[in-house]
Amino acid sequence: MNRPQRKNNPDAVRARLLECAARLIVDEGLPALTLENVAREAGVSKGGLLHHYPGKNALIDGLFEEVVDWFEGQVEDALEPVETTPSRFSKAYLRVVAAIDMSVPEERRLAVLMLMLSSDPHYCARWNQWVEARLQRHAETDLTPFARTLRLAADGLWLSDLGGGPDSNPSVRREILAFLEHLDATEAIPAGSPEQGGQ
Amino acid sequence: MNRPQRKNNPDAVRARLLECAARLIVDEGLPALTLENVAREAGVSKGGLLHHYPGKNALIDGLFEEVVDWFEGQVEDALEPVETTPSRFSKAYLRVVAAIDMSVPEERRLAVLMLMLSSDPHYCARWNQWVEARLQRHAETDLTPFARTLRLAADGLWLSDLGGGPDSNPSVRREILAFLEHLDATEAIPAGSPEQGGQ
DNA sequence: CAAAACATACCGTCTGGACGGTTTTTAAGC
DNA sequence: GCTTAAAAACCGTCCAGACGGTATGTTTTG
Repeated sequence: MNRPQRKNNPDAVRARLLECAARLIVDEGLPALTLENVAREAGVSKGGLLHHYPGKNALIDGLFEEVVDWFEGQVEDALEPVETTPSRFSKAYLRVVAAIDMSVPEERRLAVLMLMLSSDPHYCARWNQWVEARLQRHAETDLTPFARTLRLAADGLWLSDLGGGPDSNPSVRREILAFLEHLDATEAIPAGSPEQGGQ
Repeated sequence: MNRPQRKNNPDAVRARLLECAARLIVDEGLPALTLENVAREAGVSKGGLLHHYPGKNALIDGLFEEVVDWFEGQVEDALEPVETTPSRFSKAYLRVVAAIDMSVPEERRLAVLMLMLSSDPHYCARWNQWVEARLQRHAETDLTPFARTLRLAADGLWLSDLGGGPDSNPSVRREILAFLEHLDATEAIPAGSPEQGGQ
């Protein structure tokens, strides 16, 4: 309602482009991600798409960065206020992943990230870079085996979200999370002994 | 040395075809999986490849089934003899995944499975079917949250194997496994209360 | 009017697959 | 055991369609 008579709205178009690309990947698989499909779904011509993103790679790159940014924000928000909380980062990581509701388009994009990660070594490397940077920032709290296990389990959940595995069932998921939190409250966890990083 | 003078050896050719397809996917990415590439790598013509597998899908299907069969055998072998061992199946699952050495071509195929799982919903469904069948067979021991967590973590490790994430480091991995086994030896785990299956 | 935001038409390449040969292996008939 | 016919294994070529990308308009915006 800001400017109703304005016909062009490039920012909205770019957003729609990314949105549609994500939807295509998740719902119809990677091979369905063609310039023509994305353009059609977004109600633009292929030329129009190519105008905003000068190539397929640029499109995917844009998608990647958008999703990572979003995820980063989510994790940041999920961080507990007490900075010395054990496994602080990994807990937030798990919380965000576990909260994914695939019926919400916004959150569905995380599936895109997972897809890109497992299919393209390039994005995989960039993702690892991101994770390791966070890990370094939270070295005091998140280098313990328990923290790693939390993130590992989160990745497992994440993966199961992609294909609706047996662990994507909400009630099962709740049970797993409850178990993990129960573990957290137990002294069964050995004292955090951050290992010297192996490169 | 069975039949040295035999020029044709279709079974060996089929095996090489699958082998090369797997290598191509893992080393050069999914888009490198073309009929021509596979045929050339296997030392066969495209026509020859099409003779054994009447289409690309047939090739991929063959690869999928072979890998699943291999994984199934590995897990079967890793099963503890005592049938009532808690989390029996999930422990074997984790053991197999954790033992993956990406430098061994045979084991590298698991990466192929992961790739196919995350890229094609169809194979994802078939995989879920496999897992749920096993879960049903081991319902007495593997429906607990701890068992699920084990498999989730295994999936996380599996995924990290693909792109060499921070958890693919051997020493880190050992530490995680040790932690998981430590947990297993603890009474921190609530009694197994198999939830009623949700569909 | 200039630049950005689109659309249309088109091209080159690649890939899956069809098709028709050729050679090898197997099986049958004698 | 030898001949021969058929089936299986395999090759090389060609083609239709899809896809990414370019080139060239046309409209909108400032």
